[in-house]
Amino acid sequence: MNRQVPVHDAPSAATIGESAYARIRSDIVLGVLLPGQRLRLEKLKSEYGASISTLREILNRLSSEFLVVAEGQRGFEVAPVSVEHLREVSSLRLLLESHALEQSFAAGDVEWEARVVSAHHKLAEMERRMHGGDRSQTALWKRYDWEFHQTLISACGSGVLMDTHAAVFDQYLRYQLLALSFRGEIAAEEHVQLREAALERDSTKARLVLEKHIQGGVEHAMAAGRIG
Amino acid sequence: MNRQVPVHDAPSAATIGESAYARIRSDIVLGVLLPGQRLRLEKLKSEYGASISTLREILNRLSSEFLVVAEGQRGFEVAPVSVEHLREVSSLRLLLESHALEQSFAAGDVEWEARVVSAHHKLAEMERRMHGGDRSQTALWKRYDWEFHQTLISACGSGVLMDTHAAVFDQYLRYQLLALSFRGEIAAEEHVQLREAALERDSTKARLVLEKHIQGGVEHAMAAGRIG
DNA sequence: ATCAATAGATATTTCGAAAAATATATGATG
DNA sequence: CATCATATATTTTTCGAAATATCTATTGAT
Repeated sequence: MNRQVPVHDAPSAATIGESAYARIRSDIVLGVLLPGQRLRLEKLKSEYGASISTLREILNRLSSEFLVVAEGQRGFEVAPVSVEHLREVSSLRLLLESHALEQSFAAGDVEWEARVVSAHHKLAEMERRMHGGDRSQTALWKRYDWEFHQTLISACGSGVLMDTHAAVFDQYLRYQLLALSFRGEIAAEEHVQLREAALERDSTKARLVLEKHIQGGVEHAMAAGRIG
Repeated sequence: MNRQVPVHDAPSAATIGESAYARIRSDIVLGVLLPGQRLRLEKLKSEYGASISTLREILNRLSSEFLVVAEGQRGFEVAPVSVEHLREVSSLRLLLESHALEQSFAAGDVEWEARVVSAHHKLAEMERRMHGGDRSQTALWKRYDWEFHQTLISACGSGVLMDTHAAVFDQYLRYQLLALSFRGEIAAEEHVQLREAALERDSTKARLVLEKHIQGGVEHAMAAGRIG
């Protein structure tokens, strides 16, 4: 299968196209390339060191992932953001993730439990450091956040569901990083509750925590402004 | 927004790239290009009359839509199919569509009701003809099928949800067309029930009908073979 | 002063060919 | 006879430039 390569993956890649793809995608999700910004081919060429044709392949790919929009023959630009869109993305993430959680809780074995505990350990460690004021590794923190949530649903038994969730998650993540909101303590506590719910196989509790988790992120992102 | 262009849209397009994209996508979903089939650039070039670079843009786009897989530097091929994958796609369609149905039922106004009745009228008319033995316009039939389901959820209030549903729906549709299964009478009756549920705003009933509708399609596709 | 039309500049789309990688065929060796 | 190495042939990937379209600035008319 052609599992999508998310922001969170290693930057180095075999082909030059893959590498540039990963970097551009990452720059969009991390907010280096701002919403609505026009993506001029020549500029990208000097910036990412890939030819026009290669860049067009990349931008076409990203437009299918809704991270870039391609209007007619007027080139490409970074997908815009809006409060409305954030609400839709969050709502869909909640639907997909809570469903996947339920399936995963029902099917997960001890191996899965071990992965959950392990992923949470790495995330919690990072959250401690972030809380200590070290804001330098935001990207890595978000990567652990993604890995934790991905691990929680990893026993759901559907690759299609996980791929779809990953795409929506990255859209959500983009808003979080645009707002640069570190809701450290609150999110960390909710992560602990999710880990506990997983071990107790209590999907009702997990769903409630997740709803608060996502809704909290939305409100924080909106409060930080620069989205409307 | 960059709403995806589904199979069901008009074939003609402004740019040559768009036109070739629509045709290739259509050929994959309709089963003209078979699962696993290698997509050699030179052959596609003579077949669809677009240059290598343009074709690569198209194939990259389709790979993000999971209709094509791109392995390393060994080129592209049509995404494979499997019973397992069909199950996952169907399950996800049910999740997304029944949720969207519920939202749509709660929010739809008279304008929406009118669109539902209208879309169902066109679909039912086509189903009558198909039942009469006219198997020539399968693509058009499937287009009306898509439009009916899309209309039902069109008041759900989330473009993101509708886009995601459209992508999953096309995956599901691909299996239906590969199996070339015309479950005419049964599907037609279920479509009537869905229309009724919409006007009654009974989302529980709609969800049950939809579940039977999708599950029936899955079984029919599997019974027709050539998927495993 | 505002608007329309035209000409020039800029950007995007498309193409064919060079460069790189993979697959196939040939032949030598144990 | 099988196996490995080498050479040949395809195929994919990448590139720079020609063709096409869009945007901008200037000029002329109402």
